[in-house]
Amino acid sequence: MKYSIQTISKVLGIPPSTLRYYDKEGLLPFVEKTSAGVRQFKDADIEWLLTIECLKQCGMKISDIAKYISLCEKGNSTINERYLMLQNLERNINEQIKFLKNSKKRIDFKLWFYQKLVETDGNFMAETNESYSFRNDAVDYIEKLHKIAENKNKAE
Amino acid sequence: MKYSIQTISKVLGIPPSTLRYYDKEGLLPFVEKTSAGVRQFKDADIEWLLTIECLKQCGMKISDIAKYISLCEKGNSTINERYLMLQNLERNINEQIKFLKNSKKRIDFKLWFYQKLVETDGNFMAETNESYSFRNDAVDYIEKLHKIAENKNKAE
DNA sequence: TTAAAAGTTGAAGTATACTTTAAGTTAATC
DNA sequence: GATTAACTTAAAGTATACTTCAACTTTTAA
Repeated sequence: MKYSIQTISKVLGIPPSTLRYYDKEGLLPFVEKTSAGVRQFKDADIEWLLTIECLKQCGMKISDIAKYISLCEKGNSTINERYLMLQNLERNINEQIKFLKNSKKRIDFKLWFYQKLVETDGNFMAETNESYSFRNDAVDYIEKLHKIAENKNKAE
Repeated sequence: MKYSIQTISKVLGIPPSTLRYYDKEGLLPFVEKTSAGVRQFKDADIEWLLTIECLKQCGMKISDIAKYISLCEKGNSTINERYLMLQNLERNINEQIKFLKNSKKRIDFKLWFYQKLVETDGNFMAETNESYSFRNDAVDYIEKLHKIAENKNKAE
């Protein structure tokens, strides 16, 4: 089964221009072309395209995806290098998840605070030691700033 | 306590050029300036900067952060609009977390597969119905593609 | 077989988020 | 008081990931 760039575009929801761009950047070395230069996608290419979309959405740069794909093309001798790349990506994913979960709590705090403000007609004050407000984190930085200011005074 | 752009930059790890860029884009309307035009950061600004960094890292665009900050500046009458913005951001965060968690399992599958390949000296074949491999997802798309191909044949 | 539809490349254009540079002003230090 | 360090703005430049355009070729279909 062979598919045109249009068909692949519609089914996977990736614009033809993007597929051509990917090809130009070396992300699609597996896609075959007719002697006239027309791309002919095949069933097996779908798995590659899904992998590319996953890696991209996880934050991998196009140039790094190109590198990963080229390693795949080189065969089993590159498994170790590919393993390290994916391991590194996974660490990034873990960090992203951790950060997002924490941020979610902060946003939740703000949402809760806004709701309280509405309920009390603007007369609500959150406890300063409320976890996940930004104020507590700010305090740490402000301390650092005060120390810097102190040192400047000493120097004079 | 007043701090220079340098000091703030060092303590928060944001380059002065970025802080100036933020200011230009309307993210720092709260930062005061001397009559000569020199920015004078104060303790209270830290909380704002932390909020900005959080929103940015959660995927909010600079222009949207500017809009949010400007709503904050307008006072309590804009709480509803701010609430909706943060609620929307939270939905995005939830989607991101969901996607990343799923992707993590896929990457894990690939890592496991690479390990098996190394252990078996390249003679390992994963079960096709292994969850979180990309092959299973690909099958769904390939089915769609086959249906499209069928319809084309019918039309001839 | 011929016109329209779809494909191709290469180059330029767009969006986003900065960074760098240039030219000048202000603040701090000797 | 002068030199230097730090600050300012405006504009141009960079990186990334595409999209759009122009000019042309190939395929498809009447």
